[in-house]
Amino acid sequence: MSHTLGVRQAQKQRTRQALLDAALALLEEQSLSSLGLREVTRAVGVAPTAFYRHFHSTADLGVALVEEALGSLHPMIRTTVSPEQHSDERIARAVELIAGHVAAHPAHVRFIARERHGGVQPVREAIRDQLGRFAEEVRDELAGDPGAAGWDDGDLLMLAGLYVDQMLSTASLFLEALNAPERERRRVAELAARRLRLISIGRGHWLD
Amino acid sequence: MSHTLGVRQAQKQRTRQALLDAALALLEEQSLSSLGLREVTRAVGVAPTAFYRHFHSTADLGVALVEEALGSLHPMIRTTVSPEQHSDERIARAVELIAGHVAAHPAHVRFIARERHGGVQPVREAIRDQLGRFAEEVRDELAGDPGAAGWDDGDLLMLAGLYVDQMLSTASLFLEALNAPERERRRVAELAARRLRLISIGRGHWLD
DNA sequence: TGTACATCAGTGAACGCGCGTTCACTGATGTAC
DNA sequence: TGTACATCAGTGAACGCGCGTTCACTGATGTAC
Repeated sequence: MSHTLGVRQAQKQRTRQALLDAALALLEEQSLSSLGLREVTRAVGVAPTAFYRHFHSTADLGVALVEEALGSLHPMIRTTVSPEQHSDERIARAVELIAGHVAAHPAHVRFIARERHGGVQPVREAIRDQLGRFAEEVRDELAGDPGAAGWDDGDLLMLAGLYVDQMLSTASLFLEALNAPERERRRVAELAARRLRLISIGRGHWLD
Repeated sequence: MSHTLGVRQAQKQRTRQALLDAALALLEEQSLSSLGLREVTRAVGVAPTAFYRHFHSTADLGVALVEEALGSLHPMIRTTVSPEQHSDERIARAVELIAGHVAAHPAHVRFIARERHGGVQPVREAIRDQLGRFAEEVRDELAGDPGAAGWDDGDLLMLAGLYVDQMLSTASLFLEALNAPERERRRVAELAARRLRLISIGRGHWLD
């Protein structure tokens, strides 16, 4: 009862995960479109042919990585968007949340930033779909805010998209500053906070 | 007097440009990190070894493409940022300018969007440097605006960066819609205009 | 202007190497009775 | 519980292919006199 998977299935999943992990590590220094199947299996320590038991191609593996990477972002997204009116503490907390996520999952963040406009179509589409879903979630969150009275759906989705873009842009800046001195990371946090503040202000006067 | 270049130099430049053009075309469907030197020379119709007369590597070629691509963006950037107060016509004109640039230079826009976070470090750095210079130019433009009285330099640079990001984000959306029905491109233009409007509003009330 | 030599963009053969994919296989795990 | 058979994740050899880089070369262009 405690495990529904047999030994065989469990081992298969472990190998699959090892392939995903190895690929993600290799993708820190190259793009998916140049990632070789043999590179990945070599890093894991299995025969090249074992790859085909799990993925049709590296593009297919990339799509799986999108699910993994953006699944880990899911819990973060709702918190970033303030459920109440603009407030500097809320913005600071959202920025810290992004910084923390980047520090915890740098390879995932790099992968999404890199492949969002990368050379592998199915992966670009998977990312676009997921980010679109994020934007819809943010829009729904925003719609519940009393400040959103009088906003039409297009306005809400525009603002939601702006927040999602801002989140990614900020994450990417934190990523670049990951191995830089603390001062640099504070500079990024300050910049991101100012941007969110400006957006909040625009939001507050949208219907003036 | 009319030509300072000899026949030999002129021919060399023509080959160099042919390599850049061929590479740019090939990069529509892959990333720079997977672009092969032989692919490029084959497309041009020269021997693989001819490549070395012009570039050390495909990364080196990529850096040259950054100069070319962002050089063509230069004239656009100052116009995007309104020298006067927010006005819907100005925003509409800026969005049209972006749309026109994407239609005129789609491969350059794709290249920048793709390689900005791509797998080739020197190219990422070249793009970051150029975009940083753009942001400084925009800041200088903004600083001349009477509405910028009371803004500190950090605020101005934050806003400038927001505009540059917005410009790239909008260009990327237009690129995706390039072969879609006109209706889709109008939707993108409408979205971009709303975003710029929100930023303008935030800008107008920044010091409230 | 004509001649003799220097330069150098582009050539083409050759190299060793790693790639993706195929195939028949092995042996541990799973299942039926 | 024990046995006989089925499944299937991972193997390892083999393949043809395109890659980046080297090297000595060619022949048109440039230069000195």
